[in-house]
Amino acid sequence: MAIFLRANGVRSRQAILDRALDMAATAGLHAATIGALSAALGMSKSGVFAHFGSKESLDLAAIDTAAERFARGVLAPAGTAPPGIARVAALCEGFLAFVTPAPGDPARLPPGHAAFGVSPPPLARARLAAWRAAWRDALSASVAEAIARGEMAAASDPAQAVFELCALLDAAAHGMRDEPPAVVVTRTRHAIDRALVTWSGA
Amino acid sequence: MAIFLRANGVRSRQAILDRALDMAATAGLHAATIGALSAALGMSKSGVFAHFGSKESLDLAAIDTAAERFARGVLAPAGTAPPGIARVAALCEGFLAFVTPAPGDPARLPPGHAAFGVSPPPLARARLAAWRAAWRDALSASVAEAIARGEMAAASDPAQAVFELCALLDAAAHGMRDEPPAVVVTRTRHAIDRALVTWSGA
DNA sequence: ACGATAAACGAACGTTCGTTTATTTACGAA
DNA sequence: TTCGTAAATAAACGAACGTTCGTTTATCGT
Repeated sequence: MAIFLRANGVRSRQAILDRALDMAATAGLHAATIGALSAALGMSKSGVFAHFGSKESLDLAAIDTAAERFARGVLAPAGTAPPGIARVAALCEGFLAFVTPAPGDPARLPPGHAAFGVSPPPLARARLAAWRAAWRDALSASVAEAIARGEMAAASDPAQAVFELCALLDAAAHGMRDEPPAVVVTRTRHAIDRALVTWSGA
Repeated sequence: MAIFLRANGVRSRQAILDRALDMAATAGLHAATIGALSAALGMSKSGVFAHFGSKESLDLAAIDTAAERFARGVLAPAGTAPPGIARVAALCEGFLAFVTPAPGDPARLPPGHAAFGVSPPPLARARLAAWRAAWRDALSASVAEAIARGEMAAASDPAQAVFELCALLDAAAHGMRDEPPAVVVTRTRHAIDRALVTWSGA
């Protein structure tokens, strides 16, 4: 006895998650209210609610959707770059492209950003922390590879490099709101380039 | 006919703002609810409310209080440091000390941090943005001084330096929640030192 | 001592939150 | 075509939000 899903249903669910991510990216996950979502989509509160069964479940689904998009849009493409410094740069460039909004669109935040989930329910908090850890691990692994290949100084501390890269990238994601994305991207690229050069030289 | 204020009143008001800043530092300004504040202080909602007249007014007062503490604890001391690179370093060290929580206490956020005010009402948003601009201006002025004194490369872009410093400091403020403050402070100092050395040398 | 008033209270207002229940619509399998 | 059920609905729930109101308490200047 299989479970039957109608095309209409999965389409609605995706539409809800799309909107939820839009709202979360600009005003935080807690702003993706069931009432606000239903109003934005022209459907009833209970109709939205029925797809997830609880607000926390909706939050988790939204986080997972964002994580999946990030994986498809950033992690997977960077995986095709040659290992080492090139892959570190690819990860950073992918992150920047991910958080750069299309002209006229609101800025997009990665899951795990400070403003994405603000004091979320416990399960959502855990999942966001897990995402952050995975993202840092991806960066850290690439940095370690670069060190192993001699492209970065052997004395470099991957955790230190990841801290600095994440700081710059998160600042870029948040800075897209006040300043033109092009300016933010340029500044971030400049900072990362300087860091990579320093690490490879010393 | 003067306006009479009783000692009890100003003490209560300060206690409310203290609590509000505690809550805002851990869960954002919107979590400093009038109901939560009244419960935490053992007084009635209307008692809390009467001190400010509106939630937005309370938010503004909390922001101003945080800004004032930051000015007293960071900006003023740094003003006594010799102008130039030393003052830039003093501002960064002051910021780090400001956001480093006392052992056992929750981490403290500067006003203007991404997680401090999340989608605040318009007036609060404006005041937070103004604070951020003033903080960057303070940093920028010190960087410009350092350049003028030849302690930083003449080709340096103050805006670029401020962007990188703010990125590191904001990451530090946010990182205090998950990692031991000592580790975060060490990493941040290391990153800032490297940046300052690079800027002074090239 | 007394009246003025700052400070706090208690109760209710309307709104929105997440959630539950019962009911209707409409698609997919038979 | 018919039937089961996914999908969406309307209506209502308790709780919490910010806010208003009238009242009480306790302090201060006169």
